[in-house]
Amino acid sequence: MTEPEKRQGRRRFGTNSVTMADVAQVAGVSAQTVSRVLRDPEGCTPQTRERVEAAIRSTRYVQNLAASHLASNRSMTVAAVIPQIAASVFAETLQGLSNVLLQAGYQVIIGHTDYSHEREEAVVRSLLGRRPDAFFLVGTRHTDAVREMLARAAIPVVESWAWTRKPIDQLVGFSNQEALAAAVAYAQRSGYRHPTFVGAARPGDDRARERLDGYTTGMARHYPGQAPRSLVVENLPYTMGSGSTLLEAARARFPDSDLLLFSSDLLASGALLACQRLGIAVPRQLAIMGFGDYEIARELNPGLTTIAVPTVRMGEEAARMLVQRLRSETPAARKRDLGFELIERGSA
Amino acid sequence: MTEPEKRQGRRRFGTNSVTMADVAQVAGVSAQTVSRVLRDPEGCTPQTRERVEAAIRSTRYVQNLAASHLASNRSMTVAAVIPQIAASVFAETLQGLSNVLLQAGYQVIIGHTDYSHEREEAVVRSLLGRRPDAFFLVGTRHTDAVREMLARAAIPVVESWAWTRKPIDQLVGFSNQEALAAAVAYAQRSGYRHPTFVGAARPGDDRARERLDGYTTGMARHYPGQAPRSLVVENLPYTMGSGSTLLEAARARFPDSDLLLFSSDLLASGALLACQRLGIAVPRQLAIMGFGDYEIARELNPGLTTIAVPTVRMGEEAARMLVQRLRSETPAARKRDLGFELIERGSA
DNA sequence: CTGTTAGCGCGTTCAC
DNA sequence: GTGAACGCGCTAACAG
Repeated sequence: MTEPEKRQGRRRFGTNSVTMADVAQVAGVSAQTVSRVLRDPEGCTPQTRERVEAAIRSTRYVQNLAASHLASNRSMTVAAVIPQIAASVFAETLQGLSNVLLQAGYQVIIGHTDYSHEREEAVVRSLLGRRPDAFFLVGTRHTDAVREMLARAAIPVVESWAWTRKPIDQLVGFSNQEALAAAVAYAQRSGYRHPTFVGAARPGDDRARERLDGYTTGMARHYPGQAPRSLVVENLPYTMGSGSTLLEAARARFPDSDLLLFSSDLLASGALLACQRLGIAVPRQLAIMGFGDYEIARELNPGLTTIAVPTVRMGEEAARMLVQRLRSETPAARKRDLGFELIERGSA
Repeated sequence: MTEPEKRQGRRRFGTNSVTMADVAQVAGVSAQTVSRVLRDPEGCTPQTRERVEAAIRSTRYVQNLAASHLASNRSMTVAAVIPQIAASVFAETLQGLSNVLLQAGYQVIIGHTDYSHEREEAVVRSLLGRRPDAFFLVGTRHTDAVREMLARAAIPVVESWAWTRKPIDQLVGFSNQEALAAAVAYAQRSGYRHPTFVGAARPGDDRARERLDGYTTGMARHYPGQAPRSLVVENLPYTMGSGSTLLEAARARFPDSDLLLFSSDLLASGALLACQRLGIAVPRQLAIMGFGDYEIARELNPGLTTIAVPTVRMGEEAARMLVQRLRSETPAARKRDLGFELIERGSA
């Protein structure tokens, strides 16, 4: 309403939007006081606070966070790097992360890598432009460039969805290797003779590769003398349709297999439904195990035996660790193993 | 390496990170020239450009986008408001949106509402703090406060996932009503006698409600004289498990129904798998239709008859419309109906 | 508890 | 084609 005095000198554009100075003028205080009301309401008298708050409402002021960021050197954002937005498990982790961070006043900015280390590099660089106060990453394997950029940024970093002895900074996850070794142990206990690992693996999907490792070491331990059988196809999309494709390929290649261990529930579900179509009795003729405990695992007939991983909790725990660090409290722990759980259902 | 000259006067913190001035010093040019190389590489001599680019690499400079935003009054971000991050259909829309926007140099910042209009208001306000250059919204129904905030922001807005005669600004979507009316028409053509609408509806999920509307008008048109039968449960989560719950409730309430129209494939899939368990033959004893054409629809046995909606394309088209506007080109159209398609499979 | 002052890192404007 | 000066909107530091 009130036209602000035109400044002399070099003419600039200015924003059309209401500034803190506008609010201050309406409230009859200085801009600094408005700022204080916004960031520490207890630090001023109730009357001042109310006057300012009324002015904020009447002017419909919305604080410009870019200016705040520049002046305070805190962006109040956390960058999250995940393989794919549309992959439900990572979306769940994000939801956990975001829920906790929002409560602490942080916004999450997301970058996705499409399972490529090169793209991860580009994504991290791009996100650094926003000067996030912390980073959240899926995976523990990164290019040297990524490690160096994050080290130079000198901000808290949490890696997740895997396990390593030497994280960049902090870690919350579980061991993909041990998870598959546990699956092989279960296979042995249940009397299966020839468990086979079947998976798709995008080039940068280290977690899938770690699962294969776990299968291999599990076989050495629980099936001594038997060569591991694995079928891993690169560049197959992570869809149920791929599961059906992989089922046929695995049956052709390892006809004597009595149990297929899939690297993901999505593939396992596709395979199980394909078995229904092909008239293959599960688990009598062929047993199937998945990984991830997606919701569908519990709805299929028979239910899918699988390994549950703490998708949401990883996000939540990561967020808590970050908030703690950002408040410069003493971190509870540098690494947090949330484990996995083998869920026994009908399919194996 | 080179310690910057300590400035006199009021001591500030400064960032530890490399600034444009540092790069300029290394390259032996002014900061201004560095800025120009970054945003208009053609606008200076190749030698200058190379010197600057070398300096950027050697210093590992990453531009501070908050400062850029403040100086240029363009944040190069687009805000996207969706009901849930972990809902696969919206994640797909986001992926489409993000892919196209990234190419144009824009980053997407995401807010989620949990299907609540109140939360949408808070989310929009919060996102406005980042001064996005444009907004993307799922849905066409919003509170007055949301409409007002967006109007005052005076930036391009695209709404999606629905249809309305009077969008806030631009619109890319389809009619949920017509989609369900088409489903009822299909039911009638296929000889079903008592199609029943079954759904879950979170309080702020207007799309689900519009589908119910479409069912009701479809019934009036194609089943004159028959009262519509619908079972809509509020506050049931959108999961396959809810589908199984709803199946039982619907059978108890409308025992003579021969076709259940679910408001989402997730529910329909859960119901179809529950039928397998209960020994109900689909479609002979009970037919089932879904909505959304999720991947599972094509893998189930029988395949799920459903209505496909352009999840990814809505995001892509929205992004194209926004980019066009942001480049202040003449918009191709204010509204874009991407339609829907009934996919006939075995379940109905 | 509140006001004043200076400057965060960059892009725009203008001069050369 | 390149440089100098100024200010975007906000907050830290300091004074009272």
